[in-house]
Amino acid sequence: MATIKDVAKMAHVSVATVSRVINQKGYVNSETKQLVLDAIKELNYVPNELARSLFQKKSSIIAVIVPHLTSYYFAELLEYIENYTVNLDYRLMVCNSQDDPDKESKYLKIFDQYNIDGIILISNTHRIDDYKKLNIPIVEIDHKLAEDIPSIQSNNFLGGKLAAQKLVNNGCKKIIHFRGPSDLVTVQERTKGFKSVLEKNQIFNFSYDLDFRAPSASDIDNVIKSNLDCDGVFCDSDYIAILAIQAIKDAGKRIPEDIQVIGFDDIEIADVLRPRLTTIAQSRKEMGEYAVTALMKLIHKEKLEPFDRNIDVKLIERDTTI
Amino acid sequence: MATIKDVAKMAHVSVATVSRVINQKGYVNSETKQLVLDAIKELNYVPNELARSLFQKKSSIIAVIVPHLTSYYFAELLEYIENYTVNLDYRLMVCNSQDDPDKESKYLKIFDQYNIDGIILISNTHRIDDYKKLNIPIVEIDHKLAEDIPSIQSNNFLGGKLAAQKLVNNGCKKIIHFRGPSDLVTVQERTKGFKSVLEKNQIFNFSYDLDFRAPSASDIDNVIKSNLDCDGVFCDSDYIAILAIQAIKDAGKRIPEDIQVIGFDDIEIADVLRPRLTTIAQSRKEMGEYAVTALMKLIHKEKLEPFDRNIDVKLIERDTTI
DNA sequence: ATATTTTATGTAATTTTTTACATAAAATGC
DNA sequence: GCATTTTATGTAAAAAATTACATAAAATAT
Repeated sequence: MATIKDVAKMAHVSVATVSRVINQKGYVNSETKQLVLDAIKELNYVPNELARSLFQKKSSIIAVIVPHLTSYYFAELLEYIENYTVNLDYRLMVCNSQDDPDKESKYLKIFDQYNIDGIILISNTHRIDDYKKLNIPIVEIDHKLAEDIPSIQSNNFLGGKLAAQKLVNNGCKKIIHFRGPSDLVTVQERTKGFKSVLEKNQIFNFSYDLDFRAPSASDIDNVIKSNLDCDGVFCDSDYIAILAIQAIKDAGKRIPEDIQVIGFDDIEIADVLRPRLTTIAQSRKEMGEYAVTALMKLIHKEKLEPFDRNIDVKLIERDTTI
Repeated sequence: MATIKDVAKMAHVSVATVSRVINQKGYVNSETKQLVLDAIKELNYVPNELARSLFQKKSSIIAVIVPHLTSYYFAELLEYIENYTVNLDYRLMVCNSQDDPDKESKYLKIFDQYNIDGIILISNTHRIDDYKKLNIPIVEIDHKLAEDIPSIQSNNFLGGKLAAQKLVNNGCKKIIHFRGPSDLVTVQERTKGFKSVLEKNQIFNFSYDLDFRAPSASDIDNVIKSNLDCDGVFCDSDYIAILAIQAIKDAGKRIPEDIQVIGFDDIEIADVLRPRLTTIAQSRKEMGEYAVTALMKLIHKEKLEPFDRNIDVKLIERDTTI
């Protein structure tokens, strides 16, 4: 591995001159510059990022904390975040908290040690004080843990409204809402939007709470079986919707003729399985890109406008609604 | 951020003594040690990993190169790799190549710059010479690019055999193999195992090649429709199997009575969708853990036995076979 | 009682890069 | 023609840690 000293020696200049060439800073004669460039090429030199990071107290690494990697929603979010991050010449440290506060703490310690430049938080483990102590720029996705931390999330309120409106327009009279954990703001917002429409139209509805990570298929089955007179189902994730569809089929009801189903997320398989799932699409692309953009603004101490961002959702009509 | 100097000052000792305490190396009086420990606690000191890495020419970071993040197989593999890596007090840099050689090259450059300690390669972009130039320990999953790079993969030959054996035992006479890209060793091995059994039993069969990332649903549809007399289908991924099942249903055939289907991978949803999918399970846990174990042995220059590792697969019988 | 080993701690070099400061030649201004 | 500015380059300190080497007191051996 060649160092800046090797380059300097080969080009018969000082390390400062080499550094000036690399960083395009300060005065350097064009002939000298060429000599340096030649030496760099000859030696296949790349500056050591650790030394650079050490000196500048930054690392060009940003960390993302996710609860897990295997659900499509997070995976795709991560895919966009990674891609956008690398485009901006930063690298990504993926931190899988597994919803385990201890594992998350372990990572928190690491951030300081590596001069991590910024954090994208998609975690459920609420250790906001620990994060603030770090003094590293943070943005959040799908959560809002503190007033002074910018957050990005879908317009969940609108999502709930769109789903309700569709079911109401299609004549549903008894609607089940298979909901995610009610302590999540995203879920609360969806519920608010959903209920607002149903209440205005005085449509009977109730909600049943499920875990996003491992929704209980048998619970869903039981709820469907004991409410065979329902005609609309709104699910807080496509995965839950897939389970609901199966429960409905098992109960001998037709989709969408007897019962209509709307999911949330628009994961890849929603368009593949039959019946193709009507759902509220969240744009992971926009969420991921805006999260990175916002974080970069914080890192460079630029003004962030708007501070919190709501990403538009869309109703994608497919085969599970009429 | 406190540094080792701050700790030294507070404990009234030299930085060398603090370093000895931290690294538990050399002599240090127990009372002095306690003073240092107290100062560390008081100042909330954590050693800067960048300075450490710079001096020791290692980083405690390992890189994983994956073609993408959104397929369940890779996501779960990554989940286990991340978990095991962090357990061993290393961090993970996730490099998403997106099957793009340029993006992969960009990452290759980074590895040297950060003194990356090791690489786990799950990429399809074959730039083996570029990797070797790096002089960083490498292990591969699902590929075998060079004799001197250890590789981990499922026993794909056995997987193919198990699937074929099952279909033959169940009386299938005409079998379609929906295959992955035939340039992958994994696919080649599966095919070999599969064919070996069918040829011995003189069962008619043919294969149709598909892309793993985006298998064409219409192609699958066409193949099924023009071979309605087939009675067994073996798919090189569960995702392909899901598409095949739909094509079969659309064609008005029953599963498993008319046509039996076996997938490969055992992804989460295979056990959720109806009919529940019979499949060859690959243990991502074992693959991931062994990959990390093997890489650690390379890093610490310990002997690796066996050099290449085949992970056992299992036939999981569910509803798509009789 | 002296020599040797063990324990204990400190000083300074080292890792690679950036940059403040120093120095001096060349170019420009009046 | 001399003062000032611009261009060009080098020296050395700094970032935060580890460690070889030096030094000396305490413990043990003979």
